[in-house]
Amino acid sequence: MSREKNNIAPTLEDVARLSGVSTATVSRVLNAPAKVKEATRRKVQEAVAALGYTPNFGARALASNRTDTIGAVIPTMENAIFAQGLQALQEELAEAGVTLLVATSGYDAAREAEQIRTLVGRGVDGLALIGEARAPEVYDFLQARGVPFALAWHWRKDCPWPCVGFDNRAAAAAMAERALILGHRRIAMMGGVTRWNDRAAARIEGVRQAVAAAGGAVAVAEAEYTLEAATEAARGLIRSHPDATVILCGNDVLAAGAVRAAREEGLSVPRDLSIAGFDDIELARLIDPPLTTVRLPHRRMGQAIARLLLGLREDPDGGESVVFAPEIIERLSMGPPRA
Amino acid sequence: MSREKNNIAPTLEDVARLSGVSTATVSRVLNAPAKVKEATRRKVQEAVAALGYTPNFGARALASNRTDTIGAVIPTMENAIFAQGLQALQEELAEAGVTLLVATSGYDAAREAEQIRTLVGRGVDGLALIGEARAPEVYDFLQARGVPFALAWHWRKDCPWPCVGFDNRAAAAAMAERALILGHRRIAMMGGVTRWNDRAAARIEGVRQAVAAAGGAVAVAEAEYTLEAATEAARGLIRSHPDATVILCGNDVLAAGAVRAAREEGLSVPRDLSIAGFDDIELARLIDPPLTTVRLPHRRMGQAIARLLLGLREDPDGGESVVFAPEIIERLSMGPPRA
DNA sequence: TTCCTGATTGCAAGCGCTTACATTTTCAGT
DNA sequence: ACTGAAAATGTAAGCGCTTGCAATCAGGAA
Repeated sequence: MSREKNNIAPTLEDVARLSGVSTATVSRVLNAPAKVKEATRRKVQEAVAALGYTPNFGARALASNRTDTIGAVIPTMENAIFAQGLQALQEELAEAGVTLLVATSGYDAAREAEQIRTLVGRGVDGLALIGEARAPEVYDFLQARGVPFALAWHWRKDCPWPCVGFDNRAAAAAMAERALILGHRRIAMMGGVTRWNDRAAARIEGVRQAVAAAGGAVAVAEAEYTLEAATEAARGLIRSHPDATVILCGNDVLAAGAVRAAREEGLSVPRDLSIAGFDDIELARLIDPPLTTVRLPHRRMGQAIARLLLGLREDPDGGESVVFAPEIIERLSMGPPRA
Repeated sequence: MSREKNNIAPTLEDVARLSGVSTATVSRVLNAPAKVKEATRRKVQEAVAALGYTPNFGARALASNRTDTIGAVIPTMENAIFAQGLQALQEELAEAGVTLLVATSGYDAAREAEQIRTLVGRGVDGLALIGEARAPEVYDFLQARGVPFALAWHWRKDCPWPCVGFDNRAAAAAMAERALILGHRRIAMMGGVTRWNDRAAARIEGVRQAVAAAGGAVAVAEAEYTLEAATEAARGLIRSHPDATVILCGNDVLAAGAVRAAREEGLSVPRDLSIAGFDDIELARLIDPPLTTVRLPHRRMGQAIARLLLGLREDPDGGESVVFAPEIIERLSMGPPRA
């Protein structure tokens, strides 16, 4: 089976010749059909079909300075929430004839910056970025290049950039308040690694503030978003703070690790130790005990990002941030502290 | 159209002017540094850095007829195994300076064909497709366009296309044999929806054959890959086949649904009913009981796909398929049938 | 019928980069 | 110091498409 490149791909000119019009006209029927007389249009369309013509992407991009492509740089697709959001983003873009260029940073700032450069070099019409924490040069670069972008999974008052997300701090604070209401006073928090991850940092900060407002303090640990790291970090937290009655976690995977660690330490959840997650991924309701957690409409956020970015394409200044409200889902992993 | 960019990106010519060489030389230091004298190269690189130059993608694609872009059309990123594989694929590609264009089909053949056309129109240098089942016209189209592609998550003897994956049929058969060895005779199978999904079909077929070889027959149900659908389908299966002692599932989410349904029907897993999954996603070891399942190296498959596709770029005929061996992970959800 | 106007269509100049081919340097060998 | 071949660099012709502007056409008004 020989698979040599078929170099005779038809060009605009071939279509023009076959239909007896100029290339300009063919281009018009392709991009602005209304500007072409009905009869001509039909003729051209027939030629296009007959030749199986598809516009050359590079040429189109070069000439029109447009790619109908939008880029997204996320930490990793292995985190279910990003996978879900990205999926929705992609679907919504496809609807508009735009395709998605994906890159991942692995929660690494330098790699993220590099990927952003790559995508911008690819001529994306817009860029979806996660969170706000990144070097100022990156923002300078984006502005200098005039590439529209929006921050996702993040929102804060007075953020200078268009955001589509939610207030991580407030959401975490809400969960902490819930714990306080249940009677917890010795509260621990296991968050994600905060370096270059403002969402993780905001969640920890939210818990801290809420607890501080009630006159308490919280023991904090950070862990990477893997089950193993979470289990270990939770074990450390449990041992160093045996009096804690609840561990609030930065996401559901961390919470799953915490549950596991609690088990291993001979604690019953939530009787001896309450645990709360964040994100409400599928896992949350499937483990035992099912996790009390914070739910966010990840799919809807993905769609909103798509619409925002699509809009920014027409009007680079019209980016309206959109905020989503978190919802606390109460399941069985968090209860009142032991009497 | 008044769509002017705020700031013009620097061009090759700007770099050439600043470094006092011709555009050809600049192009060379970018694409074939070895052909340029050390001193000149350094000068040019400095200019590149000073200007923050990034090559214009469209122009490069047009002139060189290459895009350094590879496309992937997967059913959905919400399935953890695809997310994982895609992540690995993307990382490996990024390593080679290639970026990933992503599209999803939602397990729909027509949408898949459409997405394939779109990506090919985008000028991808290669395409990763999932499974083999698709209309012949799609393959014709791909060949006519001379776009290299590879089939992922799939492998069978004598497959006419390069594959990177595993033998779904054999893997499922292995699990069925394991069940037979444990003493199960009344075996049920809950697979994914088989229409246009040859992996799901192969898994069912594998179980069927293995059981048939042992002189038995298997009750089969299909369900979409969601917890709800799985729970419901499993419930139906349990009720219509109350004598079944094991349900082999087409993936772990289905298995999680089966476990849930068993619970609701008052059955203990695995005492009254054994359940096995497939894929070994994180979920598998976190639910109760942890799932006996089939593990595959999804990340390694993603990398292998990347390398295959990258290689196909140089030598369109050199695509060597690569097969991976499934591994049965025995956990607690499957045991001997009740005596 | 002739003229005028808006609707159509054609012309041709790029868009920024790669690359075959031409020209200039460099430098080992004599 | 001179010669010739290899190495380095420059020249310029596109790649296929979009689009501002000019040219042409259709059809009603005069």
